[in-house]
Amino acid sequence: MTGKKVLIIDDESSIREMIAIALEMAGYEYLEAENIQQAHEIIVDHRPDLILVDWMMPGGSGVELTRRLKKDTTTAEIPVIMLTAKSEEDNKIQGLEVGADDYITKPFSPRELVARLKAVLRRATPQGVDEPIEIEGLTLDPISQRVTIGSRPLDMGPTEYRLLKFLMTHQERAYSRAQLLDQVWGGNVYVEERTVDVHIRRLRKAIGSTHDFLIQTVRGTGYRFSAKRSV
Amino acid sequence: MTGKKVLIIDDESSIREMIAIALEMAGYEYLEAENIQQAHEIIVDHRPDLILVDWMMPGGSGVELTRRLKKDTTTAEIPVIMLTAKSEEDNKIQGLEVGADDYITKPFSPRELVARLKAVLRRATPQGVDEPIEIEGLTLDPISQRVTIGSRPLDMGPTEYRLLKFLMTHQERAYSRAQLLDQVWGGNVYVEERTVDVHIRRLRKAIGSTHDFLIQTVRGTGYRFSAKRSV
DNA sequence: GTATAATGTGACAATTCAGTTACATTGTCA
DNA sequence: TGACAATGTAACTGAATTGTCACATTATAC
Repeated sequence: MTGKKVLIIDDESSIREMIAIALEMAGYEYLEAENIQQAHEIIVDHRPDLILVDWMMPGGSGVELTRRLKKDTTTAEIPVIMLTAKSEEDNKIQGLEVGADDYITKPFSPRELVARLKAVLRRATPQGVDEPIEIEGLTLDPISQRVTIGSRPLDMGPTEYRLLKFLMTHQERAYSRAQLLDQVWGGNVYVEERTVDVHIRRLRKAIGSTHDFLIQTVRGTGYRFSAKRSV
Repeated sequence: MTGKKVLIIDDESSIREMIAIALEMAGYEYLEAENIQQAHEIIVDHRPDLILVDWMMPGGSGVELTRRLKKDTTTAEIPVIMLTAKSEEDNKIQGLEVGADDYITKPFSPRELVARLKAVLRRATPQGVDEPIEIEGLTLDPISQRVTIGSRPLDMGPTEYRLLKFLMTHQERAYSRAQLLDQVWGGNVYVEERTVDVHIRRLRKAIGSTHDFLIQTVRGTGYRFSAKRSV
């Protein structure tokens, strides 16, 4: 699951259907609109992460919609992919001119659709350029996605990395297991609270005895990252 | 026929026409774009060997275009010549600062154009002016487009070369498969993410077991080039 | 000190992810 | 045109990761 919501705007339900299936298989959520009015409502209500809109639509063309979206600062950032039955260059250019981010000519394969969609989303969300965090010689570098002590890289799994990153960016603060599950595992996963303990254990192991004092148990509550040694 | 493709970017069709004739007589192929959007498309689709771009363009200046091209490793090597109506020194400097390879002031003779163009292509053909990159005995030389360990040249395909070049110029940085596709394959291609894995594999094979530790897997994310061995 | 609750720890099975190979397709060069 | 290299993809294999449990250990209240 990517958690990305895609709005499909097309008056032909068969096409929406086809696209919906492709999206579902690729792990995207989707919303459907069969006309421009409906589309506007959905955009306001659900704020999709990407919009697929047909070139030809009753009650206003996809071009018009795109133009309006791109003018409005609250929606300008939502990437738009245009669909068209014709492969006319003119349309393409016009579409791109009003700010569409990509353009697909029908007929297209589900695969192509998903690929383009991925490419557009990729471009749309440039990931932040975080600074490394260094505490007591323990360095976590989000750029290289690596944790080092001195120059020695530590070996740990992705979950331990995320857990450590969260704790280090919120040091001197105690978190319950539930909070950690929320923040590190993500909202709606069902995982036992004790699982956190196990990952804390793995994390401490990965960090080693010289620095594992940084990850402290807060009895009755959860855990805390702190540079202050307990007495 | 030189087989070189030149992209002309100008909003005035009369100027494009004039340049096109000059290029044709000199035995170059040419492509035309009348705005920035179109230019981007063509660059991605056709990968011209040289770009002629007008300083003043509707929908984004030629400077912006150049800056963007030069930032992107997949297009950075394409030489750019700027055209301008004015002979202001300021423009020239700004143009060259963002990475333009040459600069022609209008009005210019077809002959002058072709002469400059030849000069730039001559300089540029041994791709870019980059310095060789050497890490842990592994050397990538952009001039000869060759990778060596010590004095032994390694055998690898173009994609592996580009991949390695990208990773080496951005060492100590983890990239997702999606990002690598973007950077190495170029934005609009639609290719499976797992394809990256296969090319990584070919790259590691080409590099050999003595140095393949440099190309590291970042589980759950992608890959990283790093001189730091993980324990 | 003892009972009890909370946390630490190692082992496991399932699952996910990356490595690897084989193959089909495309592009290139002679 | 035919040979060959390069590329992308699917399928299989193997390894790392993950969540959970059972049991050990530690802390706390009385």
